[in-house]
Amino acid sequence: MTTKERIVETALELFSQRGYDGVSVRDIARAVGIRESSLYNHFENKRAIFDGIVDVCVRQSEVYFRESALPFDQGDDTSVYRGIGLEHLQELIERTFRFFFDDPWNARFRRLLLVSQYAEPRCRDIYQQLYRDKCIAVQAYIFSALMDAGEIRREDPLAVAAEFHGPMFMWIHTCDSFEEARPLIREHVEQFRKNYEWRPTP
Amino acid sequence: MTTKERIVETALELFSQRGYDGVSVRDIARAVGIRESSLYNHFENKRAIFDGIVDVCVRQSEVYFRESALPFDQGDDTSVYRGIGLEHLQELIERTFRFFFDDPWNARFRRLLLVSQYAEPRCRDIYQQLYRDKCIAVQAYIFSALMDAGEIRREDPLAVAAEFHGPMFMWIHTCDSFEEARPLIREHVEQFRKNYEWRPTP
DNA sequence: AATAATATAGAACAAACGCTCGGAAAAGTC
DNA sequence: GACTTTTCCGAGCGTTTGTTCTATATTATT
Repeated sequence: MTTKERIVETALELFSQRGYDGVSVRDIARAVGIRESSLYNHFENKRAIFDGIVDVCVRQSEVYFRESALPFDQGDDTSVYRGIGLEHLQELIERTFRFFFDDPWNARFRRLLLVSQYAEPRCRDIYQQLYRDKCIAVQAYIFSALMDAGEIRREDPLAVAAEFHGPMFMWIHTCDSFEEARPLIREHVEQFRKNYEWRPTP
Repeated sequence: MTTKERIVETALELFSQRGYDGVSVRDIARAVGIRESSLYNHFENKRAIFDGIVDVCVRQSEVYFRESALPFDQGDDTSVYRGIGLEHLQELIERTFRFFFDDPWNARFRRLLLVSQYAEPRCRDIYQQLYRDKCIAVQAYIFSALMDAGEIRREDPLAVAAEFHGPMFMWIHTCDSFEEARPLIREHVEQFRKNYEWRPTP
């Protein structure tokens, strides 16, 4: 790993805990194991380190959404999820949730955006897109497929996705560990299943 | 309004935007309209200002929960909400939501806790209690009453409350104005009503 | 092996930081 | 009106901040 990469990784860890102003250039240098003057060989100034972190993480999240989540922006073809059933939802959600919660880069980046969002408009934008809009869009896509498959009752997919993602959002933001969140997520998926699974009209 | 109160109010505004380390004592003094040395007649040091804000706001929120919300910790008597029906939920929720969103003290305090939660364990605790646990407890109380009244189907009230509060939590944290959030809240309450309102077994 | 390019360290800078102090002004008490 | 208490201000304290500079190491290229 190059020094520049180590700086980014270390600074992300620090910024995500104490915020931009709570971390000094000397703090970062000490944590990396070099002197602060050496930092300036890799970044123009402190601000550039912060911006560099955001750039890297945004790029990573784009890769995630393109590869691991869905091609939900490639038209309305829901065939990717044709074989999906409600019984797969629990596992699918737990995997996604684990990524957002436990992946070291993503968990730190989420905290970074969270604590920076009111000081930095760009962070607010990314935060809203990444942890609300994109998540809801992906889930709306899945629910659309589930509706087509007759697994859940037909409703506005975006509204259903918002109902689903709301509690997820809350547990992601207020639980201290994945273990604490897991049973709550399970209960949520269970409630959701009861509420939306298709039943023949009486 | 005393100078001390003006300091607290001003510092809350600043801290909630830029965080503890992002605001200097001189910033606060300038915004209040006095010199920084005069600040030290009212507070021992910068940390005491921050702690003073938290104390004041915690006290205010306790008053709110005791007076405006519910005596939900006074036993299991749900008679306060005996007359409530599902048709009142929309209005009740919108009023509560508006308080959390628009009340200048509460909105700023929420941001303050949010941006400070990873640097200050106390803020993390208060944040979890205030915007998750207490809200869910209050709502569980209301839903308990609605179940007793046969308005919604019987389920674990805490689980139902979590389902209800999740989307609220999300919109509170990611919407930029009450006007932006209002239609989303309405849709949420509508979905919730469809999902939980009592129907005679076929 | 010589040369060029890059990374590092140490010293130093001005500016901003939290904070203290002594004296002037204001407010409250008798 | 004299006295005490509180509040304010300006100057200044030592420290930390972000950043620059120069000399020395390390690495890459020829």
